[in-house]
Amino acid sequence: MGLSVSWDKDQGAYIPLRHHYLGAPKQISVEQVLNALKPVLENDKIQKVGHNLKFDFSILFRAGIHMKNLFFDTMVAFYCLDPSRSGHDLKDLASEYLGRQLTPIEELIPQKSSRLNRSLPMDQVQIEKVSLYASAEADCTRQLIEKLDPLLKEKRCDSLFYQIEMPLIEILADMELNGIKVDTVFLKKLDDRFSLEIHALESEAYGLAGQEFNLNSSKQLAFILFEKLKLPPARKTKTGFSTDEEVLESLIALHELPRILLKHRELSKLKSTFIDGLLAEVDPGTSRVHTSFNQSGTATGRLSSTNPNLQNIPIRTEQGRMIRRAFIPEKGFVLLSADYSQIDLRVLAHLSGDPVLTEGFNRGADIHRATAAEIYHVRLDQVTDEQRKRAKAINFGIVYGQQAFGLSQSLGISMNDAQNMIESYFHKYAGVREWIEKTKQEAKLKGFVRTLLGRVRYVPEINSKNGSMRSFAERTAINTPVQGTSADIIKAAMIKIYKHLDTQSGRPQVKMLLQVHDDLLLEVPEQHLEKTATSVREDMENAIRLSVPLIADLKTGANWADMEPFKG
DNA sequence: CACTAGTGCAA
DNA sequence: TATTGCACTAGTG
Repeated sequence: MGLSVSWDKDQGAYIPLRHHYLGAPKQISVEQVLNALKPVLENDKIQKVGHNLKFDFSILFRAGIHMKNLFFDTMVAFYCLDPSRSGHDLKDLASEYLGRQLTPIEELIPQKSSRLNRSLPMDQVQIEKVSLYASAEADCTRQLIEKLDPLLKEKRCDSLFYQIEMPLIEILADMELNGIKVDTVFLKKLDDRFSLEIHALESEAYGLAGQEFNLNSSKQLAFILFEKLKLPPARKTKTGFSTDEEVLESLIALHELPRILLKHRELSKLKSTFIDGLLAEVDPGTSRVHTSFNQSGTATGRLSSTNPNLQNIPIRTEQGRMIRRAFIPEKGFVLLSADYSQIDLRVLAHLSGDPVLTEGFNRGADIHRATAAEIYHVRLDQVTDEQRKRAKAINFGIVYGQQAFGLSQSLGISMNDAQNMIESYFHKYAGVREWIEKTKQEAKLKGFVRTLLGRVRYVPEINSKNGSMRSFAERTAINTPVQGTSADIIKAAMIKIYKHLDTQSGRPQVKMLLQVHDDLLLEVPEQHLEKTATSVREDMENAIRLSVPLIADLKTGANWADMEPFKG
């Protein structure tokens, strides 16, 4: 993601900002490029020399602009045409369309692409190469415009592309540039604490095993557990016996070692991935981490996040929450999180039109409790915690196409009980079952499914003779419209929110930091909290009109773990 | 160094 | 035999 500056030395400069490429394909003057760049560059290190623009590319990097992803916007266009193709495929596709090979920017610059934003300054040779690349990119993009626009219209993906994905590019670029502040001192202390405990657990494990071994090796661990200690193996993987969490849990009653291993697994995961991994990505100058959002990386329309992935920061266990606690606002700011309440189920209610589910949301019910009441035939106030828990598991499972076996596993109940629960569910929510059947049929007929805003996902395997492939395709055919529509909705919300942020000298004072699928994280000046929260809520709840209300839960706090509901 | 497998974190 | 992701470590060639 990012902004890119492009020009052509013969025809003059055109297309200064990526998100203008396809939206407004036209040539513009060098002066217009200069003007467009001013708010970004804040200085005059860019000159017009003859018909060329001349500037030191390192100032772009100093301004925090990442040069990545060739043909970014055309990739997004290809993505709208078929999101199941990976980014690499999209590059090849672009080459096909233009009938020649494209050179990835990574080959022009000797640093690793993921470290591009730290490679400053570039030398003169590199600048020349990047300049050449930028010209070529702009030219190829212009040629692709004519080919892609009619395809988008033909598939009725043009409004998704022009109204949602293109406006989103600038927002994601902004979020990447903002980054999020990390309390590195806190994180390092945590690192020391975890290291000590991990070491102690290792010693303990060696004692119980009667020898030293690599606790991180599932192969060595399987040998210790199932051959040396003769514990009963529960499951096999392709290469040997499984030692995953579920298996270890089942062995706790038989031996002391598994409990130690589980504790060790949790801590070493937290240390290696989330503490060490995160610290390695922090900008030492600002203490902020800048993730990359991939806008064309998922089959459903969701975003993904890399280097580091900030969409999977722990929250469930207390020690995991310690990691989240390290994410803090800048001095004078607070964090504001705004997450959609049960958006997938609301989307399911809307798509299926099921009257019971719809009614539940319309009267503002606790939907898991309501589901429990429906399937257990009890009054709302008679629902037990256990019943609510199971209803919640069903509600989630339905969206993924879960069947009796899976439900029985996740709840630890018999296949029979699970089957009965599912039957009761579909009995009460008959509209959901009908929608599932209708959606599968349509997918078999057309070979694809769509989200509410028209995003397409092809599911060719749905007519496969291979039963497990077909079942998998059926589950994606059900899951994609739900997950994908939720993604459409939050993208629409981000665009509304961003548009309403007050700006000062071109940049919003309120900073959008992260999107985690149904959750937005913003950094807000303390004195603007009230009005920002109000407008964020407004924009999220009115992002798209469904047959059920959309509800956003707002929370604020001085770190990402300890947040209090926003009153108002 | 590139790749796979196993594992586990999130929505 | 529940979807969508990314990344870590071990192990292989």
